[in-house]
Amino acid sequence: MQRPAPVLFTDLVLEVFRLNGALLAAGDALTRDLGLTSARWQVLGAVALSGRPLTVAGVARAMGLSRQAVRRVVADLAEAGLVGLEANPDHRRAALVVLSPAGQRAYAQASARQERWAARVGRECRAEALADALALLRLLSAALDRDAADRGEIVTSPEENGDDRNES
Amino acid sequence: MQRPAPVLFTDLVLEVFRLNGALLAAGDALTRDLGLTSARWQVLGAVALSGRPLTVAGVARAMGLSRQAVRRVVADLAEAGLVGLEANPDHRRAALVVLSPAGQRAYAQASARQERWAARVGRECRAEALADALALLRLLSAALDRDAADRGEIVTSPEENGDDRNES
DNA sequence: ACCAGATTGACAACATGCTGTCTTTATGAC
DNA sequence: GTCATAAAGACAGCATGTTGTCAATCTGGT
Repeated sequence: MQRPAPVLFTDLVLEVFRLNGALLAAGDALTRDLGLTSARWQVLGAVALSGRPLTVAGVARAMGLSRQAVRRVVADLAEAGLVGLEANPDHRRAALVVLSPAGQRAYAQASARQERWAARVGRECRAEALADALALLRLLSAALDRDAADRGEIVTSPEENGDDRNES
Repeated sequence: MQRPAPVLFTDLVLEVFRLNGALLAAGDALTRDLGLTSARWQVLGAVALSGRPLTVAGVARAMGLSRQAVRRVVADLAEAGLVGLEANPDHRRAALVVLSPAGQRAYAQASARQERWAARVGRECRAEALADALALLRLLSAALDRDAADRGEIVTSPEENGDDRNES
């Protein structure tokens, strides 16, 4: 019954694609009436959990997304009044993103719902199995990054390399 | 070191998002010079592995994507000459998607590369760990679908599509 | 034969990711 | 002080997913 590793690997890849779509849909449904979406919620989370004010580029680095993708989401959040943009003493153009009171409320509500949702959906998984799967996915992520770096020039180097998001 | 299940679950979700992005980028890089992208390659694969001609809607069901998303990719593939659209005796409007010779060549090349890539990237994973992780992700997918169905009522067709789980 | 409902394809609008390019700004070498 | 370089934001364009809507087509019950 055990299929060969390459086939399992391919199946895993396809399952990641499917799960990604399903998770985005679930996140959207969970936060729709708060004026959020999965993407906005994630940006809100990055800002809320950062511990210090971040620039757009900083949020992008924290999330592993491109500067530009985050830029648009932040602009949308600012327009919706969920985040504010404060002057940055270190850089005149690079404003600092901070949660507005409405943003804090929305994020707190989303977090509370997410906690119940996680408990509900993850109920049937043993914590050990979750941890194992997480470790494997991280292993794959690391292997992918290494492989991309091997053939595609310099890519993501852990930190000191500021905005690395591929310059190929 | 074992963290509580809800936290692990959340971390797993975020890792799925990251891995999804990295996998798409890897697939794009792997097939760029063949005139393919991850999305086109996947559609080509669904057609190639189906065993019988499929309509656009059939491909969408097989892949778990919306009819419309597949529709545009198929249109692009047809314009690039990688697939052909044949008359469907059972439905005048719903053409059957088939690989053109060029499409077969491109898919064969992509498959060969993907096999080497999977062997390279998946080398450090034990087959058993892969299988366990795959099983867990499928469990989560199923739980998600159930949860969505519970609150959103109707979702996608229950089963019917017996051959959905890619027989790759 | 006929009509109601489901399926399908087409088109449009939108969300979210990416890259490319330009300008502004900060920093560091000289 | 000056200038090259890097980092950041803005804007444009594209790829790919979604949903909504409508018309054409098939199917099944009467």
